[in-house]
Amino acid sequence: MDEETDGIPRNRSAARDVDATDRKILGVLVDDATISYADLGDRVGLSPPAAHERVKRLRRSGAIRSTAAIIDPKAVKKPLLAFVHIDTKGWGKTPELMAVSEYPEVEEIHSVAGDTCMLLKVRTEDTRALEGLLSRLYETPGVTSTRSYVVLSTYLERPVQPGITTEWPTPRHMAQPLY
Amino acid sequence: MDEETDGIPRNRSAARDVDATDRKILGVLVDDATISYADLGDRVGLSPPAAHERVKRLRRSGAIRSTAAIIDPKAVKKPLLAFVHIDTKGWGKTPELMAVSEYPEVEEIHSVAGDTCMLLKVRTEDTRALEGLLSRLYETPGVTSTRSYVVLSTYLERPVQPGITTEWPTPRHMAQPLY
DNA sequence: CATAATGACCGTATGAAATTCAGCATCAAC
DNA sequence: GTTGATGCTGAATTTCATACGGTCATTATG
Repeated sequence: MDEETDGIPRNRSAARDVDATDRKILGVLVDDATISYADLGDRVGLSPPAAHERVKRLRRSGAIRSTAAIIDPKAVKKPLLAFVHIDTKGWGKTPELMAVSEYPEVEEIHSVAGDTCMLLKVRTEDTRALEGLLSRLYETPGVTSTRSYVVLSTYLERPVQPGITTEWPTPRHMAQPLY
Repeated sequence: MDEETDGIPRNRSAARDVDATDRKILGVLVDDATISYADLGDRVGLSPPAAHERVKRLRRSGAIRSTAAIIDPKAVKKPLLAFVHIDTKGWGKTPELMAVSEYPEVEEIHSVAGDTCMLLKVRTEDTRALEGLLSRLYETPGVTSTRSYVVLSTYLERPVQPGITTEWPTPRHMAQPLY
């Protein structure tokens, strides 16, 4: 069925895996999603309706999560980028985590394997705003310490690329992939 | 003029700053850039051509960098996310940095203020591919050490939000913003 | 082997949306 | 008051998305 339980959208029904043409399409749309289906079809060797059909399927299957405008952080007065480690007492989707996700300055929240900490990516207007955010984070129940790494400059920032990952030999000390 | 020297696209001509209506538009387009100008106009209180004009301006000024399909990393076989610190001998856009940016697994490259290191965000298919990437990074000239933080799970991952950053009081020990 | 069913595609047609354009209101500078 | 710039509206036009019917290749089935 094409349903969802408990509010979490799951992998839709016939999520046939992404083939070479699909990857080409994704590659084009990651660069520019405003392209017409006619041009997209030209780029990947399909008629406009066929290209359209593919894209619809990629949307339905969830391979294309959304189509979004990519905003320049400077234009919206958030030029200061920092990564923040917050040490936490425990794991998981605790209430304090929800509080952290409420801050609009917080772009990403990851939990790190093998450590009781969360890694945040935050953007603020200036160091003062960052300082304020860090204070609030430090006062959050469950947060035992914070360390922040201010980014001096960013050399590369690109979306997930649909290209094929090259195969590389397994290091000798690893017999099996753990993941 | 609306020019660029030395290949770096600079802030275009009359990059008049983003007003409240523009921020509303950006907020809508970050969520869903497939919306029609008619609907967009409804949402922000403008006629379709006026909304269109605004969006064109935001594109020209660079506030909207691009419009992109957001891809599910799992769909393109890159479910493993990790942050990698590479310690480097020096700073800046050195040749080895260029080499690092060639790897398709590397999504972001940041230099960290106050440290001779780079912070990378990488996505791979599995731990084997990550291990291979780390080996290659370690063998890169200029890289003296690598530390990787594998992400166990991600709780939040959202684009730059055009909302207004709340003002917070300056901590008592800081008289002036440094940035 | 023959036949039916399925899936992916193409070409065409039509309705919807993007885009252009002329005209009007507002505001600042002179 | 006049002029020019800016940003909007509504109508007109053109482009594009999208639905539909038909074809072909592949695969399952009698």
